[in-house]
Amino acid sequence: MRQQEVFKAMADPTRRAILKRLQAGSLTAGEIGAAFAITSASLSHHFNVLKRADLVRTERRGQHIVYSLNSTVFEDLARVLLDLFPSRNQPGAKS
Amino acid sequence: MRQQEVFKAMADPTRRAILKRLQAGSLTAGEIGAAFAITSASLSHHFNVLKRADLVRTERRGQHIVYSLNSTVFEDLARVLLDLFPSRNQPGAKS
DNA sequence: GTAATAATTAGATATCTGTCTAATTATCTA
DNA sequence: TAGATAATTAGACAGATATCTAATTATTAC
Repeated sequence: MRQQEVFKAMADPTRRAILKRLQAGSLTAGEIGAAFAITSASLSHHFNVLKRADLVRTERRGQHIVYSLNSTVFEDLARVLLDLFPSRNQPGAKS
Repeated sequence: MRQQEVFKAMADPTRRAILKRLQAGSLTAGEIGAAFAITSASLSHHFNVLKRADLVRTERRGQHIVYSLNSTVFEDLARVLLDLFPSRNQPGAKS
């Protein structure tokens, strides 16, 4: 996991909202964009950030690009956070 | 939890390193700063961001300010992330 | 009170980032 | 091939942010 890229990606509310929408299943760029009051160019910028962080995967379907969550990165991220718990610090755990 | 503040706070590598150091227990500002090649003024800036996000708590001890983790926020944050899992989506869960 | 130490705040600055408009690429259909 | 639609890329720009130096506040020790 590219930790820095992932944290940066999660730091923007629009991107978190995009991820939330993808929770229910894959969506095209247009379908996602319909929910936001920004241009498709700005949307593309956010998609790029999410892709660089490997939080989403893409697949072209005709004219459309379909986006879907890559849930393994969320797992990794959650693990990193839980790892910061002082109480649950396990001696042998890899940091 | 101030979600936006927390995510922003976590997006900087220096701040994540500060949190990591606090995992082992409370430390004074000076003790934390010894590990970083930035000025104490810059460190104070990072402390402020972490405090605003409620990720750390402070207490004055004489001349020193002692910092410690507020682990409940990490719990909340991890929960938010796990909540984004498509598979583990629980119907009744509060988002 | 004065000096020394710890830490913060104030103010400046360079870089990063989210947004926009305009132009470009890719695909579909007639 | 031409036109329409979907999406991205290029380039500009305003606002946010990480850093610095200098000044200030808080505490301790003499």
